Amino acid sequence: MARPTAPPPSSRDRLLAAAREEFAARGFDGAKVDRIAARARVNKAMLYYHFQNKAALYREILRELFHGVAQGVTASRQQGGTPEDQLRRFVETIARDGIARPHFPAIWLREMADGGRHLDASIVGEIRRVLTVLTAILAEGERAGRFRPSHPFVTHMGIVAPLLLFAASAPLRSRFGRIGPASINVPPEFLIAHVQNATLTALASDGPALGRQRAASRTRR
Amino acid sequence: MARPTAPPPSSRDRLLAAAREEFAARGFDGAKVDRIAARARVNKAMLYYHFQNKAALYREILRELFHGVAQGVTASRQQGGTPEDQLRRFVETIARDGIARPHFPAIWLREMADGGRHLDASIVGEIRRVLTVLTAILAEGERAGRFRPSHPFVTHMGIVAPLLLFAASAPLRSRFGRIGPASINVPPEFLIAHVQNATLTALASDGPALGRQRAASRTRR
DNA sequence: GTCTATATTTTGATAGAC
DNA sequence: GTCTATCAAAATATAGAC
Repeated sequence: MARPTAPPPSSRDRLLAAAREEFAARGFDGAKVDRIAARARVNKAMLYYHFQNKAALYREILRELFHGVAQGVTASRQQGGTPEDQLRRFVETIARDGIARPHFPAIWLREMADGGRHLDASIVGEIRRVLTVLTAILAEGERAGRFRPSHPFVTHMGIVAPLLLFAASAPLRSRFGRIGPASINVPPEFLIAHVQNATLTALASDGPALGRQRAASRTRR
Repeated sequence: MARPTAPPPSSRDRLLAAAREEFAARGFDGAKVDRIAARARVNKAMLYYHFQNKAALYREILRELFHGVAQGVTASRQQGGTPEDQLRRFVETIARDGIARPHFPAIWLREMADGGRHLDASIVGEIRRVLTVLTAILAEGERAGRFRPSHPFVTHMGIVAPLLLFAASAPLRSRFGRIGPASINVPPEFLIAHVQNATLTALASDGPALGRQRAASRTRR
């Protein structure tokens, strides 16, 4: 299938891989160029030969990650199907092209916490593409009378946030021990199915009206 | 109501407030003790007089934040009511005692991305308390036949993650511009109500069975 | 409790030979 | 493309006077 002999990864590729790990584990400020070079088994000066500086290397990684997700959801929508099908595939694609890449969740969360400090216009554009695809799916569902009117960004949060935080919380979960009778272990497919179902249920045209219910009691402890 | 003359904030309190801002905005490694001291209008040496070091100061802030949330949800449950009421209040309390504190979302997200590197046993205990309360609410609802069986941690993610990420994404949202016909502006109460309704709908005993539906197509672009 | 001055280490980045 | 040696700035932390 693939070429008989895969070329050994170039020093540039090794640097990118090492940088992904380091930035995901420690964040931009916590990541050290010395450690990245060491992980990549590459001389530090090589890092500055291939990339302008630490920030440029980081942006390169961000671009690559978000571009992958944007490509994925765009391609996924082109497969067509009912709005429900499209939405299920949207969730699955986010999970597979985003969450499943081992370093994506941590990096994404850090960027959100940073207010997108390192996201240049081209990267913001990739994120926008993802939102645009979801908006189109929701609009199609509404036109067909199968989805109730919804706010795309709120729906987007309902999908992406649990997937993201769940993936990132893995190391922490192991420190909780057993809470109730339930095991703390959840297979990823279970979570994906849950997000798919919860999203579609909330979008279903029947059910309790959104915003009908007050945002709970105002009484305070 | 309160004391006639509020005592001026001590240098220790000013340091804590400044540290909250700095750690939220830049993360542990990005935060600089010089900047914290400057923001607090306190000499840097004072920081080391009040706190053992940078890490200890950070843990102090984490403890305070998570303790507030744990206290809040515990008190909220003691108000009783139907399982549905309790769950709505749980969501509202997370939003008010966690998300609404201006620096909490960023700090929480960063800790998740860090794998909880800075969370000591006492802080993990506070987070556990929150999970335990939710688990109890869900169990009570199940016993009463009003909630379907669910996984507490998955439900927890469905509640906390959207609130958290939505709050943290505010600076980024403003860079998206208009996506579809919908405005990107969402009042917080709307999001809270959405999370309450989505959670309860997913827990309702009827509706599409959880896990029944396959995790979508395996076909790939 | 508060401040000045300073020690010590770490870190991002480059010059220049091969 | 690769490596050695090194600089300059930044950053954590402390000593010690008041």
